[in-house]
Amino acid sequence: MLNNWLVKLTNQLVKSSRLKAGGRRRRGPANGHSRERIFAAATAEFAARGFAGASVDRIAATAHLNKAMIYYHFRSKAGLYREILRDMFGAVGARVSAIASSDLPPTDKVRQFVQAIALEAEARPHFPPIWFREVAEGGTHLDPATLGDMLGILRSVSTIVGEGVRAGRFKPINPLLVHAGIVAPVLLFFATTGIRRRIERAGLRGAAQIDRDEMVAHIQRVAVGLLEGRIA
Amino acid sequence: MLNNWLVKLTNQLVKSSRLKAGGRRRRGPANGHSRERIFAAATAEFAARGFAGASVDRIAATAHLNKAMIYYHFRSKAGLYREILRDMFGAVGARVSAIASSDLPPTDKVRQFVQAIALEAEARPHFPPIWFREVAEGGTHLDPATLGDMLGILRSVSTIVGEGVRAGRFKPINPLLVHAGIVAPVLLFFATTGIRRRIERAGLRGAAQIDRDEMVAHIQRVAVGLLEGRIA
DNA sequence: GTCTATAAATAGATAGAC
DNA sequence: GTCTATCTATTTATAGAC
Repeated sequence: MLNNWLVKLTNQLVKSSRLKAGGRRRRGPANGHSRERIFAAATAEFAARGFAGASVDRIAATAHLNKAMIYYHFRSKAGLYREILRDMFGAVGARVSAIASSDLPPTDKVRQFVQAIALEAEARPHFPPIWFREVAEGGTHLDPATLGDMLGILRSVSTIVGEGVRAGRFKPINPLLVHAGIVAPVLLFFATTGIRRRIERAGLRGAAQIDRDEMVAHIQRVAVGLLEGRIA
Repeated sequence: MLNNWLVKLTNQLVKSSRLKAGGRRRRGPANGHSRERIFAAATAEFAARGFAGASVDRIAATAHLNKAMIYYHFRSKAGLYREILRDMFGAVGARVSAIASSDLPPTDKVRQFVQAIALEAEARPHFPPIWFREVAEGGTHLDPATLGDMLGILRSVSTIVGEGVRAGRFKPINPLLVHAGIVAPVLLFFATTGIRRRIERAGLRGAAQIDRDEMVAHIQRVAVGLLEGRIA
């Protein structure tokens, strides 16, 4: 199967706080990990194939149980996906919010924000693909709660920028432009790791060898330079 | 139906050169526009729902003919999608290549490149969503030919940057970072027009009111500033 | 070139036993 | 909590008449 690496990677992480709090409380004994196994398998499946392309049968097979269990734990395919989205945006939002409300100087907050997006993308390999798919979808699947989480991220950027402006260190730039200039390229970097190797082999030297830290430093430099007005 | 605007918009454009040259030559008379109608309908459908989510039945209905015609003109759903991809990346690649091989100074070429991506996104509303979906997919659908078209775009950026460096006007920055810093935010802008309105209503002022030209000017400034080394 | 009819596989979802 | 079996709708794709 294609994208099998995603399955493996995802299976050994994602223990977000919301995982257990999200659904109904577990009562019985049994193995007890079935919900988590479904969640992990579904995350990989949705990332690799998208909501429409994902198959409940395949998720069940990957999770090593039957699909009736999926409908038992989550109410529908859409419900399952919704929980994954919330978990994802919730985690990113929390991390970013912590940075915004810290007492670092604005410039450091910007650098930390860039780093946070990169860290989150590495910790959750499904984050970049799912993010790109949701953008393409135009927010179709986004229930109000998830939209709220997304909004939180934007609000954090807005807070950081506003703070820098009031402190006289930043130029007043629309936070959405700042956000776009950071998040889109960073996630693109992680989402294209695979293709970049093909591109490299196809003849464009230097495509595959971009270093992760180099890339983060680059975006940090651009974002800070932009906000501090060192760009005409 | 959701995303109906896409159908309408797409129906009245896309007369790319490759449209007729791509498949077998038309022989018979008849209405004769069936192939184009399928192409337009499919483009909108794939943009709105992705490859897996797209339905051949729906494409046929939108194109006002039966689905046997789709298999007659294109050999399969995948074949149809492949042609759309080639048409899209081919058009963007051509426009960008023309800029790279013009005799403008490097700085102007960069500005023109940014403008070109924006123009292409406006002329083809399906370009941003499909681009985002392909990124998420990790290039799964990309046959060698289409990959070649994509590579052409990167090569153009590489050419422009290299030229500027040799002329002593640009700092040597990895072309992929330049490409990512331009294409990703610009396409994000166009892909999120709808959500931005929701975000605005949800309380983040200034989200929906970003002007198109303002945004292009912003990205141009950042890209040029970066390449000319006016960022520490 | 265009159609109808249909094959054949797979989809999401549920019933009901244990 | 976990399973098997199954219902129903929808999917891509083809056969064959005109």
